[in-house]
Amino acid sequence: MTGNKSPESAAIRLSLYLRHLRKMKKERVISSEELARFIGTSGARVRKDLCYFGQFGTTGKGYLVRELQEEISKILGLNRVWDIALVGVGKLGSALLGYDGFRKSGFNIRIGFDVKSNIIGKKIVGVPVYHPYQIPKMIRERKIRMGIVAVPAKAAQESIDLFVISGVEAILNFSPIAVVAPSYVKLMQADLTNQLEIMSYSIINKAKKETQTRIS
Amino acid sequence: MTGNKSPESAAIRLSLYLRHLRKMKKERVISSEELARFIGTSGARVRKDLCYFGQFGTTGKGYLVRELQEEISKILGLNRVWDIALVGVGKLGSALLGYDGFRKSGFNIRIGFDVKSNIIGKKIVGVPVYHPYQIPKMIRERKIRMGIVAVPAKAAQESIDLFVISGVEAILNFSPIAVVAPSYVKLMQADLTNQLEIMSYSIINKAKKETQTRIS
DNA sequence: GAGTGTGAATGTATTCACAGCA
DNA sequence: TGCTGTGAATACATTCACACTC
Repeated sequence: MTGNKSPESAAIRLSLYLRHLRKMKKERVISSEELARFIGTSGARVRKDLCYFGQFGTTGKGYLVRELQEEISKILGLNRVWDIALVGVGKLGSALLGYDGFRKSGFNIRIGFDVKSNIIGKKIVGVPVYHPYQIPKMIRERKIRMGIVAVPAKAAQESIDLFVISGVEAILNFSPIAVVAPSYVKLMQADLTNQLEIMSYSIINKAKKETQTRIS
Repeated sequence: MTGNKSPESAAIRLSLYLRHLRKMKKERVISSEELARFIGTSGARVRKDLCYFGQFGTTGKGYLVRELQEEISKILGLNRVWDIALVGVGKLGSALLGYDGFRKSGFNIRIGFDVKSNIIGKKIVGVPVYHPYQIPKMIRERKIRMGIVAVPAKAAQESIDLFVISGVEAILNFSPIAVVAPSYVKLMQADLTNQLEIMSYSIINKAKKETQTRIS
């Protein structure tokens, strides 16, 4: 049976598997253990992840590289191009616009929004910039389903609300603030300061654990 | 008893609690329910998170704002300044160097490394750039404990290895590739392409779920 | 009475272990 | 024999519910 409900954490790893498969040129087949080694996980986990979505392997042999690549692309929805809207064309926003990796993976930032009048109406890295009040109109017109928020903290919730009413279905938020969205919108946090804070915590905590171990 | 082992997921939320406490100017006391509302979680979870680390509240009243702020800062190790090293001073790296939010939260990128000869020896946004072969020497000299990796995929593992042998204890990796580090080094992924891929997956998947529901 | 601190119950993800097929 | 697919067992995280304190 394939009907086990798939944890989203599996999706995170699927895209890592996919990247490795894409790099494989010669081999026609790969085992779960082998694939696991490149991602830093276990064969069991690879098999489990894949088995949530179907039966792609050949017992006793492994997985056909090209076939598996195709299947994972389908599962993740990567056999197409995604258009994306960006609010906040500052330093970080511009860097994202110029990042080739997105385009290579089929993610195209097509339109930018910012309140700074000196860039409105211009193109930044080839992408036209509009005032945020145009968000609903432009996004509906272009049927854009993904948004990126790279504005200062105090404008973040507002930007997200605009995306939501425009029908955006998934949002990546870089602003260092807790924001909310309706449950039918996928909201992902890319809060870099938060990441550094967790790093700080784990350094501190590791030191504490070691001390405790030494004492006891 | 305070001795419940604390999940790391609690640490992620602690930093969100802290941000809200910092913004509070007038109130001297706050209840778990109230704090929860701003983060988009439940009072029970706030209390649980805090109770992993100690007893900070007053039964029947709530938590003293300033005291709780101080305690969380201590737990996360944010009552100090962290020096950080950055490998890869390209578009994204430069944007990170120029990002004020880090400095405001006590994270200081002090030194950059890149292979591009036209920026080696110069300062980018006030931060000196060196060749990566200098990583071990410079990092040990300056006792830097955190690193950020913003290089192209094929140079990522190499950069991480250099950080590891230099004694860096926590690394934030932006490269879109699966990398590994010894278990005593905290490795965090800020793989933006991966985030977009997960967004793609959840849009596709949501559509599927809806169809299924409609049918059944 | 209002609100914390925390066991117990539930839900979710990971790991184990092995039957069964090529 | 080698490797997949997958139940069962374990570990981990969240939510519930309430005794207890100020």
